[in-house]
Amino acid sequence: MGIIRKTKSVETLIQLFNQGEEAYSGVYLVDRLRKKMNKTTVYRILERLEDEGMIHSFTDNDGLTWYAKCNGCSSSHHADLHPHFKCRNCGKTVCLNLDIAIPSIPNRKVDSAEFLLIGVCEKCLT
Amino acid sequence: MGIIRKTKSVETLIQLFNQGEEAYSGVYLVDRLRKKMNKTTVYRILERLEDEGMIHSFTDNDGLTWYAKCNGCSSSHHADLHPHFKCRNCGKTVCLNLDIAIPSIPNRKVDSAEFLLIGVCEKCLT
DNA sequence: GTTGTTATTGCATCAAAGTTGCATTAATTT
DNA sequence: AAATTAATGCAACTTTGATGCAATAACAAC
Repeated sequence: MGIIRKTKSVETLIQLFNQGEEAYSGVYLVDRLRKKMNKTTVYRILERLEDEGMIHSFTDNDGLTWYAKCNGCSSSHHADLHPHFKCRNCGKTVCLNLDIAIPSIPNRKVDSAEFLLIGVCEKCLT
Repeated sequence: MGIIRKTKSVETLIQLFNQGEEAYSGVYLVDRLRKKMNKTTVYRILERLEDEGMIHSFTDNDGLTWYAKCNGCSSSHHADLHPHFKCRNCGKTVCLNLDIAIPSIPNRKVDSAEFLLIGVCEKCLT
């Protein structure tokens, strides 16, 4: 599961994620890498990178899965509690470097949370 | 769009939602009402009820769409900022009556947010 | 460097959630 | 009661993502 061979496809994806805090949807990656690799390969590499703890994934308000580079999470600790911001104009989605206070709820155990903010990004505002 | 005829199917769904603060996934509703109406009908009624402001929808961490009765939102004001709680054991999902502080982010306009807490519910804890 | 092992890939096929077009049915209006 | 038109059912489709399997390519051992 955790064993990763450094194939060209893997390198390509890792490089992509190393270029910033931007998140990419599975659909976007499959399309962008269409000429370089099969869509099955894209999804499988994403799965492996997530298992490794190199990236994390989350779901947006349309039900699509997004992937971004983790900032300090490992294979054991994947509870990324930072929020994500999605621009409803251009679709660009990023990780936000913010701490969220997880409300404690009586009689329930909270393990993780997904917090997606939707709005308009800097570029689309002007 | 907003015009709703009180058909039997519509009544059935409204009754269901009036029974508490519980949320239901589209999939669940389609299956539960399988013998009473077509799946297309279920989805279309949900859409209309949401347009009306009678229910609201959100997306869970699996990409599924959930529906629940609004507590004070109308067709004009649909920004439900309350969080939702999903039990990862039994799947039961509810609206939480909590105010979330939406973090303000420099240079970005935030319109809405989805906040999903995942954990174990009261019943499954014991 | 060559060989052997096995992870990785591509391809075809499938699955689930949800949507669309269209003819039929049934609320509501007059 | 008739006319209007919203709502429904059905079939087919779209999209995202998963799976089985044979072929390929990393990497380890020699």
